[in-house]
This record gives sequence, structure tokens and C-alpha cells, in this order.
Amino acid sequence: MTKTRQAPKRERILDVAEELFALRGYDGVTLRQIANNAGVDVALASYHFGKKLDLFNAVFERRAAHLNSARLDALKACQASADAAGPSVEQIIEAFLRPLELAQETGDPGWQNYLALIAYINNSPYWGPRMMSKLFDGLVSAFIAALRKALPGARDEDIYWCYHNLSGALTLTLAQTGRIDKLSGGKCLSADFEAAYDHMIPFVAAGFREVCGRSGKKRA
Amino acid sequence: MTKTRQAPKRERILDVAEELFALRGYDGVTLRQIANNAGVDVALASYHFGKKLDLFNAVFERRAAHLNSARLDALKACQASADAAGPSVEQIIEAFLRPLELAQETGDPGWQNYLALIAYINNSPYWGPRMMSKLFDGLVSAFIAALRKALPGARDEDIYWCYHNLSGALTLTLAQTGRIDKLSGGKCLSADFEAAYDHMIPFVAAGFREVCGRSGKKRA
DNA sequence: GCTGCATTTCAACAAGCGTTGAAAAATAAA
DNA sequence: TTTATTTTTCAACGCTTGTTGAAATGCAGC
Repeated sequence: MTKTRQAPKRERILDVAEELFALRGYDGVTLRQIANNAGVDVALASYHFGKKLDLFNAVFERRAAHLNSARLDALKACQASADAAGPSVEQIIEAFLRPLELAQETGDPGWQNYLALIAYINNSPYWGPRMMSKLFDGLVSAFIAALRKALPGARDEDIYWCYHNLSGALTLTLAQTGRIDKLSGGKCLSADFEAAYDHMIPFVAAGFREVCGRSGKKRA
Repeated sequence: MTKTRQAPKRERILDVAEELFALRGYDGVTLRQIANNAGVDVALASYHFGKKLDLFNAVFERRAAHLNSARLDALKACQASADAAGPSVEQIIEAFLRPLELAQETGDPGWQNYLALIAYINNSPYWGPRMMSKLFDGLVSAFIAALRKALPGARDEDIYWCYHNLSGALTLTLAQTGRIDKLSGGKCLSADFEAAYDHMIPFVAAGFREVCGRSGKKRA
């Protein structure tokens, strides 16, 4: 049996939903807005995805596996090229962040919307507990374990609070609110992810070392 | 003419709106939900505040002045007790954060909801540009200026990116998503603001110094 | 041509939305 | 008490929402 032709309309619905949900949130977008922007009928979203909440979940699932494996691969790569002591804090954070920058720069604007959408749910007291664990708990645990090894003697509690700070800084960057553009008078642009990560990596690494003890010394 | 008695129902509407908007966002809450939880009729919200968006704004304006002056006072206090070089990075960040902790611990649970609501709009690509500047730009500028003095020679661009990281870490804390509770297996609690700020202050200060140059040396 | 199946649209539904004008109740002034 | 004003409720409006069943369309194999 030949694979049924995957209609582009289905993907267009996902693309538009991704974009609008990222901008206005789940409740701020109607199925008709999505259908109109995608140039299809309202009922088509229901036909392909079921309920509105199912469409919301489908948007997440489309890119989740790809993103998680890219970040895990980056972690494994820096672990493979490290000595017995394992990679440094900088290297681990770099592996955590750079795949996001690459995804945002593929030319596919969907990735930017997708990551902004993740920022939306991660910062939401309602959606966070419902979606983030399912999507990212495995990934985060792997990075926490690597950080624990890079910061010998650090208390677990401190590592988790530092990760929380990292997660917050990242989340606001992904949200792309454009606020830093205005605050800085144009010196910083929220669309300039390379600059954002270039500043975030040393910032966060220094924070980890300060809070989790200086034992994890800086290395090249 | 004597001041007309301020009915408690008006305040109850604001309290409930604050709580529900913080949890579900502007579009995730209906005026009827607010009215029901406040034990009043739907039309009463319109009578007191006008449109739904006006109620949303009224929630913000109720506590904005109080919060901003508390944080500005904290900045002035640490500047007054500093030498000619001005307060240290830690002292400035402490002044930026501790008033929030105090507000959250007044026993009035409204403050927690209010700050979670600010986290919601600050992380929103839609609401952020519409509301944050109006509420906080003056305050942020004062703190940026103080940080610039505490970090002589630092590039403005670096200071703004570091502030962006601080703002993100703070925002995720205010959002109270409870995710760190689960991730850490209960070792960290998102309701424990003292622990959050105790970890955030040295974390962020170290990040500022790393990125903005070591010239701003640590002081007691 | 026709047949079967996936895709897409059409049309409509019941429910809920924000909002409003007028009635009712509570409060203050006289 | 009577009057005037503010506060609160009642009842309804026009509109939009998510969802669904049936009809139409497109496309494969025969």
C-alpha cells in the first residue's frame, strides 16, 4: 500500500497553531483564527487532530523528539571529548543551549515559534506542571547528572536552584518579548540568539561555580 | 462630601481577578468565573471597572506604586550606606530582589498572585511590550545606572544582557510553576522565596562580574 | 467509466462570551 | 421619613466559541 500523500494543509495548521499559540497562549487563540491564517476550513483542524487540546499537544510532539536528541547528542559529544573528570560547567551549559540556537537559525521560522511556545508553558503555573515534565524531565536529569560530576562536593539543593536560574534566563530569551531591545536602546536585540547565548553561558557558569563551590574550577 | 464607603466587593473582584489571571492568563479567565469566585454578579465587574481589559489594568495599578517605591527605597538605602564607590553588585541585586520576598511574606496572598501575574506578562511576547515598560522602565533604569557604577568599564551591552538573565531567573521564580519541586524531589520548594533569593543573589552577582569584567570586585 | 477511501468543506448546533439598560437594594443626606 | 446617590442584581442582547454530521471533493486502483 502506497503511503497516502501527506497533505500540506495538515502541516500548515500545525505551523499556524505553533505561531499563534506562542504569541497569545492556548486560550488566546481560536480554532477559526488558526484555520483562517492557514487558509483552510475550521473543521479541518478537528478532523486531523481532534479537540483543540489535542492540536495543542500535537504542536509540541512534532518537534520534541528532534530537539531532545539534538541536545542529548551535544551532551554526549562533549562528554566523549572530555577527560576522566568529565566536561566543564561551560561545556555542559554550552551543550544545553547551543542546539537551541542552531534550531532557531535553520531558516525555518517554526523553530523560533516552537521555542517561544515552550517558554510560554514553562513559565505558566497552569501548563508547566501539565506539560514540561513529560517533555523534558529525562533531558534535564541527564544534564543535572553531568553538572553534579563537574561540581564535586556541591549540594544537590544548590545545583537545582542554579539550574532553576539557568532555566529562567533561557526561558525569557526564548520568549522573545523584545523588551531588552527597548531597554537597551537597540544595543541588544532579542532576535540575536548568538549574542544571547554568548552572554548567558559565562554568566550561568560563573553563577554555578559561585553557588556550588569553587571546586569545579574553570578549564579550557 | 464624605468619602463614599468603599465596598469590600470591589476589592474582592480585584483579588479574585488577580489570582485567576495569574494562573490562567488574560484569555483563560472569564468575567463570570471571577464574579462567581468573588460571590458577586457578573455585571458588577463592568460597573466598577468597565471592560475586561480595564479590570486587567486595574489589577496591575493597585499594587504598582507600592512595589516600585519599596524597591526604589531599598536602592536608595543601600546607596546611602555605601562609600563613594557606591554599593556593590550584591547590594544592588539584593535591593532589587528582597522587597519582592518581603511582599510575598506579608501574609497577604494577593502579593504572591500579583507577582506571578507580573511574571506572566513579562514572559509574554504579546503583553510584555504592552505593559512592562509602562510599569517598570523607570525602576529598571535606576538599577541599571547603579550597576553601571558598580561595574566600571563594563560595556553597556554586557550589562543589559546580564540584566536580562537576572530578569529571567526572577521571572521564573515569581511564576511559581512548582517545577523545581518535582525536579529536585522536594529538596527545593518554589514557595520558599527566601531560599530562592538566597541562591539567586550570589548566582547573579557572579554572573555580572564574569561577563562585565572583574573590575567590580566583591566587597563586604 | 466506477468504487473505495482519505481529505476538505458546508452548515449548523448548544453553550458560553463580554457587555448593557433597567430594576432593585443599600446607603447617605435632608 | 423622604430624597438622592451609589451599589448590586436581573435579564437579556448579539456574537463567538468548540464541535459535529453530512455533503462535497480529490485521488488511488480497477
